[in-house]
Amino acid sequence: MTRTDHLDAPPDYDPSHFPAFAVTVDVVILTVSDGRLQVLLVRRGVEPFQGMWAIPGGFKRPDETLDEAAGRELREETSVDSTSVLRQFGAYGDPGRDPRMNVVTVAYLAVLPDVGRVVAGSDAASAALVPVADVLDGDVELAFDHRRILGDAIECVRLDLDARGVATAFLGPEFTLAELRAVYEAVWGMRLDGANFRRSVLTEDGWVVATGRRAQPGPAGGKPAKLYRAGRLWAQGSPIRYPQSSQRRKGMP
Amino acid sequence: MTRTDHLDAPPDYDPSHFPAFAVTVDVVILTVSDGRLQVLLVRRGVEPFQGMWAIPGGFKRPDETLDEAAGRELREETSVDSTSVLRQFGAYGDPGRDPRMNVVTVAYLAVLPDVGRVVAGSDAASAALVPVADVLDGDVELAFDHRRILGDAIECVRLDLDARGVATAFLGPEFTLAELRAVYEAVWGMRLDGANFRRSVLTEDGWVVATGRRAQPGPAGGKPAKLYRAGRLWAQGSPIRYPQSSQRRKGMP
DNA sequence: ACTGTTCTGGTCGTAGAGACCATAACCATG
DNA sequence: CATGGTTATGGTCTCTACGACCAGAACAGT
Repeated sequence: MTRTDHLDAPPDYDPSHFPAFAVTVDVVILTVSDGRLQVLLVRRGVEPFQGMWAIPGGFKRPDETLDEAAGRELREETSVDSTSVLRQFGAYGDPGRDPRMNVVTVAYLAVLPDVGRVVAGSDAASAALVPVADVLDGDVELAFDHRRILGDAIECVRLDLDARGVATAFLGPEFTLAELRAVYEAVWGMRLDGANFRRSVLTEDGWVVATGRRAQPGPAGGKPAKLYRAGRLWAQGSPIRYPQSSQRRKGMP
Repeated sequence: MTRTDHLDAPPDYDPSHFPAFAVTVDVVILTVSDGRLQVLLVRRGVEPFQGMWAIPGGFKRPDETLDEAAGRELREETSVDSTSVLRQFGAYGDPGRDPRMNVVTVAYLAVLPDVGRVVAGSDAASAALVPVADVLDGDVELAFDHRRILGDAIECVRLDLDARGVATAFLGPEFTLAELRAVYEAVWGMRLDGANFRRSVLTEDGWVVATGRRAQPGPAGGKPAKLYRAGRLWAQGSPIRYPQSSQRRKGMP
């Protein structure tokens, strides 16, 4: 293994003499709670940007893959131990994005039904769920270029909801159709008709399979909904397609 | 700026003591030629994997962004100087993917109408366009983990053709509808009906605008096609959606 | 029993996609 | 010049999918 120690003017293509970077992994942890899309943020305990909100992350180790590093960070921050929900969506390496040194970060997206206990990592003072709208509107400022990273993550999950079967990742093993619909509504920011949603999901079997059990009705009463679990077809996409822009929908704010 | 020189057992979260990586940028350059999707590959002139086909790339410099590094690599390899066609789609950092050292590479996708003169970079012996199918079928072997990277690139451009307006990037400023249709057919690997394609593109104006001129007919004759140029709507998506899997199409091989 | 809420099944109309045909425009031959 | 081959272009037809909307069913609370 060859390493360099110090070089400011890297010559081209000399494998024994290359610019050194730190590589970090940041994990955008999303969940739908209270009908809104929320992100797990940590309050930084060390400089730089001490005391500011940031996306959890850390250095990649030479003996682990990027996916493994992301899984490790997710495990450190939450009580979730699953690498299957992680999806890489971008890398960021602008000069000066970290005032200390040259850092290239690889950003991951984790979609979880429930964050469980949130744990502040070793470099974080505290951790909390924050509505994404508050960050994108500017009410909450983030450290580094993390606001841009979060913006890209949201766009990524919006597209994934259309092209990949990421909707069930927001939910537990059993869910009602209303809960599933709430995921689409929270991520896409629009209301969907319950009856039509139901039909789109149920017509072809393979998306959801009834489990026979029923859920507890909400505090406002109502007929208890059937419980379903995810079928095999979610690996290939989503039964609900994002409405094309030309669609005009009536009576929906 | 703080840098490390040598460390094999990195302690966590000590900003003055982090594992050092080399960061490279690889550019998957795609074009549609001869009705097939093709990729620009270089034959490596240096070890490791000397003499083997590879995706062009090089080291990122500390004073440039990742996008700029990708644009520089594209400029070195082709006669194209445009950063707008570049799109980042993945990062790869498995241990041992480069036998020399710890390398994290950020992969970019470049979709071009015409590669122009292909130029072998300083670490490459030669460069050539290779049909993508030949690589994915295993007829052509690639260095490093570049086959996996190319596979991800193809999946990315297939999705982009559905969700983003990347189709016109394969074409020059003026094109016929048959050429535009050939892009979809080459990337998606299916045949589309010419008349229906035409209607989908022309019904809403904003996708293509007629330029009044006509193209030269092909060697087999035929009515010369009208020439169009791309409209504004391509920034938001594509007028042709990828057919959902349930669609059954008749009479098309 | 009454009310309010949610779930659940249904109808209706329209927009769109695919299949298919007919014609126009051009080139290459004879 | 006629004729056939090839491609572009325009049109029609059918069937499906989706959105809008309605009505009843099944519960919880008062």
